[in-house]
Amino acid sequence: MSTATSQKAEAVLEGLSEAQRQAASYLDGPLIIVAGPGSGKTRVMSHRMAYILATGVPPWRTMGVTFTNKAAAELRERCNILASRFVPNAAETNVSTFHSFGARFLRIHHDAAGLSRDFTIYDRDDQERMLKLIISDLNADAKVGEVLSSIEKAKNNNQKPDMFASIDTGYRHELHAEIYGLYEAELQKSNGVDFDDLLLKPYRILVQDDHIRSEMQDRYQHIMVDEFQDTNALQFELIRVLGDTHRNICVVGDPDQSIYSWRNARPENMERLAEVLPGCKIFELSESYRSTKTIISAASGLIAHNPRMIERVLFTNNEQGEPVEIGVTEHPEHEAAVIMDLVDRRMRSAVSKNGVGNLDDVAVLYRTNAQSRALETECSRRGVQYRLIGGMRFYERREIKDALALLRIVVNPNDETSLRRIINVPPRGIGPATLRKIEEFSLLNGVTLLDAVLLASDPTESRGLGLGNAALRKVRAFSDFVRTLVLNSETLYPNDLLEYALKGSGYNDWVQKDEETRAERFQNLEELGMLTEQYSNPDDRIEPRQALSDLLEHTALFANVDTLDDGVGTGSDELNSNVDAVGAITLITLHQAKGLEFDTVFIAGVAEGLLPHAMALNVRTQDEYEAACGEERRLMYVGMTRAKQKLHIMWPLYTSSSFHRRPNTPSQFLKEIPEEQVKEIEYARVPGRTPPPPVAFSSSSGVAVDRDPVVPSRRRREREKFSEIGVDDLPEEIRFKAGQRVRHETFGTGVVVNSRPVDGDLRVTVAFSEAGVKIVMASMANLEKI
DNA sequence: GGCTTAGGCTTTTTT
DNA sequence: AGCCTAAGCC
Repeated sequence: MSTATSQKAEAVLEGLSEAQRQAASYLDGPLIIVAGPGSGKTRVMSHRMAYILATGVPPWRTMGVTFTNKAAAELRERCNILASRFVPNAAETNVSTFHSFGARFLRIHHDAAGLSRDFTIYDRDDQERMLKLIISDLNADAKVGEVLSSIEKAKNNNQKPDMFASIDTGYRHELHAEIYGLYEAELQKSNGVDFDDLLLKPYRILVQDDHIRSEMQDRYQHIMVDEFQDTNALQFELIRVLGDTHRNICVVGDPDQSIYSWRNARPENMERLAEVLPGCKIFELSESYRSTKTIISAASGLIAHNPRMIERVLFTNNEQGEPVEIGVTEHPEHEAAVIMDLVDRRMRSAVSKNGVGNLDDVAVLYRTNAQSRALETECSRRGVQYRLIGGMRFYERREIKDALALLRIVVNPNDETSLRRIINVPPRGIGPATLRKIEEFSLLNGVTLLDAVLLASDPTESRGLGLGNAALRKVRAFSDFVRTLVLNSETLYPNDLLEYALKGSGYNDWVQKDEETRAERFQNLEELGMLTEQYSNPDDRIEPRQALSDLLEHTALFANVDTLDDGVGTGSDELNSNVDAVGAITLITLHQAKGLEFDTVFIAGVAEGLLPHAMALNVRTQDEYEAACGEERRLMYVGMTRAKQKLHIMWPLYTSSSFHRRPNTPSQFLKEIPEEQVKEIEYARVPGRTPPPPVAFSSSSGVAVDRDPVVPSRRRREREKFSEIGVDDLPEEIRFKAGQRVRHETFGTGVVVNSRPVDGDLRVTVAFSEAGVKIVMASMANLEKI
């Protein structure tokens, strides 16, 4: 490096801590950056990318990979801001998500993948539709979700159907393998790919095609990957291959924040990279610039219960801060009310201190999307602005998918899934029987389903379809519409084409029919219309058809977190809020909250069965149980470390307020948080605890005033839970000992092999004769003694 | 043959 | 709330 160059490079590193600077400026081979929560991960990545450019590496020879479009945009922009002083074309770095990288790769090398350029990207809903059809054609007894996860697993391990079939035997496995094969054939026929294909097909091409591989390997001098703990086997291999020439692979992540193993992520990938790439350097960023000492200690105490390959200690020089509050409430609705009261109080105190309270600084985190309902209702009731992340994602809404399906059949005439989706939506008299005849014709004559439909417009040829007069008339009307739609696509830009499609198909009129839903559906279609405007500027000198393809690619690859900053701001429109604040409170799942931070964080519903979630713990072996529980614990850890100033953890005594309610037990994770960092507050009377704490109520929901809780000491309660309560102390109906024969509704009969009391409940391990070994909670499982 | 309606069932997390 | 099925109606 020349002196001038090295001065530029040094300037780019300004403002980094010593540890950050070392990680950002190490360019001598592979490195792993283990970055704890709030340690400046994004900062280090963007500075490092800028540093690479400042040393003279051309932007097009760098590559940055993230999981979300939002993270990609942030990395690109921050790097550009830092480097543009020295490098004029700093914005030309290749920063993208795994999936958009794959899509771009396949658009270029579509021939090698056996696709045409206009292939369709199928999302989960499309996949499910295809599989449903295949399963019902086979008359097979298979669950769509289970087949899908088999297929995903196979693809993530680079197994084609025959390979997948050979790795295991058993009825179910063979059936899944067969369906997988048919599914692949269907994709091929449809000129379509699924999300996994966006990685798998490029990987296979790279492995097989020496020319393409060496071209790419030579090109990418530096590769950086974000959130590496969430990569799967395929993504690991893809990165390894791409970086094999220059070996400048830099991965950033935190094994403690790995929360996607259900999506086949391999948290051990971080450590494994060091084995695969000899001489790999490991940097640790252990100082948190985000949270208070209290929050860091609390979170560290929790995560210490997980077995870890490398011990890590997170620390901070921030202030001590307030204790973590564990709040006990009556039921989820009460929990929501208490949370809103606490938010209200915090906003008011912010107003008195700095003159303004900002709801943007507050988030409520929860395990399942369904939990947002109680919170939404409470926000609406009080007129508090909120921002709901996730739930039903925009591009997954029915009317949006229908509208896009109309456009998709124009771009890709082989896209049967989209054609089936809208051939009789709105109802136009083309029912199952008519559709079957069209299908038969298409199979018999080797033409696409769409071509068979379009035949109906031809007076003579249409007889071949074998339809009655009435049915033919209806298909012909649809066919005529599709023909004009396709013709119009040559000249109309996406905005006008969409409008034509919605009008001409009768979709607009149909949407108006349902009084309940029309306002929302219409609004969503309007929003889609706005998006199409961005792809409809003739000045961009992009042909209408190309613009349409670009639009569809965008809708396929854009996820929901990406729109986080767009202020979805639902809630009531009037600002009659009794909260003195601006902005909007964020409601978000723990998974989606990763990477975000807020001054004040509430984690709601921290009860056994919800966090850890019962479904996650429904596994066969003890080892699997430990692994699943570990992942749920990491989820809790991610949630806790989102908080900068104040963390509230809430759990409701009952599962709901209705008469179906069942008692909850607090999450096992609560007692793993060191008690020095915790203050417990009872907003509801806890049965069995005496005396009931005197509670002072605020106006709306009964929030207790701040005071130290009058409850038995934590140590005493733990002693009660663990040493003094044995199986024999439990109520008869949930008392199961080893050897007891039981019957379960779905698992059938089995024998108890082990049982352990957990918080007034019993964790029972049962070996079922049909279903294998299951671990269940006695109060939930409804086991019958036999 | 196709459409509408009612009732039962289920809902972990998502690039 | 949305999907599926069954039943009754046009």
